[in-house]
Amino acid sequence: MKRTTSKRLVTISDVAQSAGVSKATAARVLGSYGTASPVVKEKVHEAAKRLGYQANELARSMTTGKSKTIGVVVGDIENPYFGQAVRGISDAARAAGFDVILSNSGEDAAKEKAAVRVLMGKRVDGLIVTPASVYETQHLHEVQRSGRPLVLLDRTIPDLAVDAVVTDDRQAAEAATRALIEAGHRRIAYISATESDDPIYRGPHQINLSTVMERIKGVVAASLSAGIEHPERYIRLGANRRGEGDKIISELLQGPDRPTAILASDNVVALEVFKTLRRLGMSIPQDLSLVAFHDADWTSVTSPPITVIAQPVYDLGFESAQILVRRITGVGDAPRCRVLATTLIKRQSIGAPPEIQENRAVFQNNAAKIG
Amino acid sequence: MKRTTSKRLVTISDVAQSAGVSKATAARVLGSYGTASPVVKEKVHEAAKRLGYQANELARSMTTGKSKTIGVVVGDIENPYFGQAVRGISDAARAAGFDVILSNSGEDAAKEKAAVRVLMGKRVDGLIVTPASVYETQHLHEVQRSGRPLVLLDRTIPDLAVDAVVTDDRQAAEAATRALIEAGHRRIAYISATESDDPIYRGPHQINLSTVMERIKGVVAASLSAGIEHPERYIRLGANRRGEGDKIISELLQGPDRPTAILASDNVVALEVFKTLRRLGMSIPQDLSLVAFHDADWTSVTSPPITVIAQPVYDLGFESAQILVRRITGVGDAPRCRVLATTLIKRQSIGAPPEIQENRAVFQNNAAKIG
DNA sequence: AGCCTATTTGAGACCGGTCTCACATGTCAA
DNA sequence: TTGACATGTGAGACCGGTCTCAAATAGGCT
Repeated sequence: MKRTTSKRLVTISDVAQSAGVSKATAARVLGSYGTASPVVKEKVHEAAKRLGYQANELARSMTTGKSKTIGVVVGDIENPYFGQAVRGISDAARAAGFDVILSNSGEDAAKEKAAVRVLMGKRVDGLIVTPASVYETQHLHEVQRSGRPLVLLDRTIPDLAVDAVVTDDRQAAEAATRALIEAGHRRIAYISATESDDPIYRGPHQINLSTVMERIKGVVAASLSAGIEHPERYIRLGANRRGEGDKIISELLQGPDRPTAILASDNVVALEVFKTLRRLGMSIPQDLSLVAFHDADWTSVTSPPITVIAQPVYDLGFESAQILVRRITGVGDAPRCRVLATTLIKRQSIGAPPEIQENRAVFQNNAAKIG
Repeated sequence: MKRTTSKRLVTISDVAQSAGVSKATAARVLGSYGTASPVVKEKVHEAAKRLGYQANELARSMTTGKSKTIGVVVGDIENPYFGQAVRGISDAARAAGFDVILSNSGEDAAKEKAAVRVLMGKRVDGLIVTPASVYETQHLHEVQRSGRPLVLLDRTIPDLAVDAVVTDDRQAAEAATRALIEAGHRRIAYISATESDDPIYRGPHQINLSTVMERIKGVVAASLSAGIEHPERYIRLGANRRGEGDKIISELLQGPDRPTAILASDNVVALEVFKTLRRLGMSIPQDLSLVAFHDADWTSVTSPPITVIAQPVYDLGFESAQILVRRITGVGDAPRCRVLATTLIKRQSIGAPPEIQENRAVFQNNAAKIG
């Protein structure tokens, strides 16, 4: 009764014996390759069913060298952004007959490296990775050198010639910034959740992620072309850790020359902005305008609903998996970087900056006096 | 240049040869089992490094029969609820040296069955499953019979004697209902996202999920003990499909004897309630009170913030993985069902029902007249 | 030195599939 | 009848590790 003899699983040989054929023949029938007469097929299938045979995919993969599995390393599964991407990946993979092994890097390059190692060890047919850093990329170069297909998701790595699927972050940031400028803002902050020791932005060397860099470029470009000087001074990093976000945001908003608008790098940051504002007794859009990356569904039910940059994140995953599958099946053209378009969804979190509202009030006041 | 000779990977034999030792010895060193002299170890490691050896985990798993991998099948990765659970699972698994293979069932029993099949084929050491149905469970029984450890996550299956980790849904539903009753509500709806052809609840046979059943029991029990008759009439199912939720909610709210409070089965449903209410021009908590399952972080920034039932979903995942690992390493005590506690977080979405507000107004009015 | 034991090492079986190749059988045309 | 060729089947090598077992070597002790 205790530990029932750890039942050895049924193998091809067992089935073959029971069906009265050779191991090779049974394997041909069950693996559906080679030829076999209808009679034999029938016998083998019958025996397999009777014995409850289930193929050992490990053994199969070992001989064929193919595992019909793709490995995925993602920054943070808990983040709905990646959740959606993973869903896209897994749908596309399933449709092509592939399974997915998922790993979490926690946006930590060392963990990512370990995860890639493990997945390569498991002989996945290909990899999809959201690289945690543009600097620590030896492991990815190794993957590339080994010849195993690799697709980068959401982020690129400049000197690594592999396929990538990303969104047009730069253009998105530019569009959002322009929208704020058109509403009259001149002091626009970009708050990013990206890892950083120093919350103040001092230059590109601090930035680990291509997306963040692109967005910063977008914000700066749009600002400069509107004649705004030193737009970088309102850029803040490292709003990821709990508590840190609140601190960064409140210091920014209570400092001299405070920004009148914030562009949040994701909806977790946007949430922090909301909470901090509530704590400071400020409101959107009267005291501050807000635009956030990622159209999480809840952003439409806040008061006011948030203007967001919608990213096709399911498609991001879906396409990357499709590309990977194509590579695995042997398409050999040069690696490309596919850029998916984002859309700015205007809701009600952008207003005129406070000083303009005041001017307007003064103007109306004056008009009233005169009138 | 075309297809570079698909580089055969470095094997133990290659390393052995290069180090001038036997395959067995190299394997001992690289697999860190058995014994080897320091000199030999050094030589082998050096050769392995020089050749860039990386173990083939497939081959390793095949001989050992252990894959150091656990398979996970969840209802919907895209749902933040499962995202958090998966994070918990993957943290606990990693800590114990296990990898995770993830599959998505889309809450479809057939897909779940296929996923379990695939994972068993890959010889995972154990499985964590959120079963999509209490009825279609043959595949899970098979897993159990095969002797491979299985842990059910979030939901139980009555006649399947395996470990499970769930939350106290019944008690949670009871507490939420009681809170609504205390606020004066007598017509309380429970709206569930669970799959169903018929949105009207007609009996337990319609229910596929233990969680849903428990919650219904909770709502009904709390209602009955407060002397509310026929509480089941406000139960609605199948609010999962897009569009369907809105239809169900608006019909419910525009029908005769409309409920004055809603208990939403998850935050997707809660979101639907919010949207529908906005469309109907109703507001929370004046026209309707709302309590939702799952403390998604955005529920605290809506206006008003939503009263929720907080579920320890990360822990749910973490514990289930821990239990699974313990089973894999061979602990043989009887399977248990662990129930994790939930907490009702009171925010501002519960108010008095409209009729009481009116009475109060009338009373105050009268009082004013008299006074 | 001589014996005994402990440690290190290598040869080869094994895991459960696939795949190559040789052989048996069947079909058909000359 | 015989040869050419297609088709079905089995024996056994192979994938890349682990693991058993026996042989070789080293070390300790009388």
